[in-house]
Amino acid sequence: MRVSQNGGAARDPDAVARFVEEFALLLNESGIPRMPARTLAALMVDDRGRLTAAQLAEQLGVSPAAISGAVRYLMQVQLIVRKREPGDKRDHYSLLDDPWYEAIMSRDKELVRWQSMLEEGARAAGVDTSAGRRLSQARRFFAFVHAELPGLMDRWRAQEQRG
Amino acid sequence: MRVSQNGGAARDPDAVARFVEEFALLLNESGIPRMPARTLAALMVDDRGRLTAAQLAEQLGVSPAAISGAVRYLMQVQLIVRKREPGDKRDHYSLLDDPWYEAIMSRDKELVRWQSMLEEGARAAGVDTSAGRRLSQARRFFAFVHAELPGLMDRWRAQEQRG
DNA sequence: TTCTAACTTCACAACTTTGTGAAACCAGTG
DNA sequence: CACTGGTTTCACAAAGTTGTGAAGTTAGAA
Repeated sequence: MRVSQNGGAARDPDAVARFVEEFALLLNESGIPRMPARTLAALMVDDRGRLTAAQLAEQLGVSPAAISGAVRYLMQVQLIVRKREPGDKRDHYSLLDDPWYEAIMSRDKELVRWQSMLEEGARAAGVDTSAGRRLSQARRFFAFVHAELPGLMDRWRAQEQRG
Repeated sequence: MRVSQNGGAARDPDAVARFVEEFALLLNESGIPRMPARTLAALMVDDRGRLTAAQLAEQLGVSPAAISGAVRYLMQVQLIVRKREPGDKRDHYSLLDDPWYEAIMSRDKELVRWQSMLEEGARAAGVDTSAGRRLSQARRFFAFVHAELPGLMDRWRAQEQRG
């Protein structure tokens, strides 16, 4: 009976289930709705990073309907994909190949919306006002981050290849 | 009557109010609760970046109780500060000097929590498992971003001084 | 000290989100 | 085509969030 000395290769199901719920809370705090967050966390702890809807429902202890809504959201924000093998009746939901890269890029696309809204806000407040200048600076900040992202990801990749 | 040709210094109150609500929705999508998001947006469009609780309540059309809860949250996550002048009965709530810098740093502190949780998750899944390795990589990713932040902020500052 | 402006806390109604079970739909198999 | 496994949609109850009004607390001024 493997109790808690999980220093090796063995998976500790209780600890894993706990991690899923706790990590899902973090994801939820970042704006991902509850069920999608739990679903994403469940995929992350799966060895192949892919599960069927029925497996997700079983592992998370929820109904198939809840999974249906969750995966719809995660596909919409491009954090997972749906696949089906020929001859198989079941959908498989998978993490992307480089999930964090995709998550960052997906969030970056979202920040384009922020930028245009900040531009509108600056105009509304008056471009020569202090508030207008503050909003313009915020816009420039996000544009700056946007420009820095490719380099950042390149450096990340280089580091991972090296280590 | 200034209608909509807001190309100059003049503030368009209707457009500003609209911006506040729309920008607050974006902030809310990022995980900031509704009322704190609206409150932060209201501070951002104020010329001095500071307002009293009563002013916030008036501008957002809500009760003082709602402002009380909102500013408590924003102070807790270190997005605003409370100040009071000697002899004044009123609290003033202010944006920080460099709000986006502070927001990023505040979020970075939060990501330390993510890192330790991912480490636990990797251990729970088994360090030699595919899932364990995926979670470890995620942890390394956040550590990498953490290490890159000072450089990023330096470059941002340099760009703003230059231009 | 009294007065009261300014803000906070509390109980709770209203609204939103969440996830269910049942029904409906889709698609693979024989 | 019929059958049914697998998933989605829908109506809705339950749980959670939000913001209010009233009461309570704090602190500045006289």
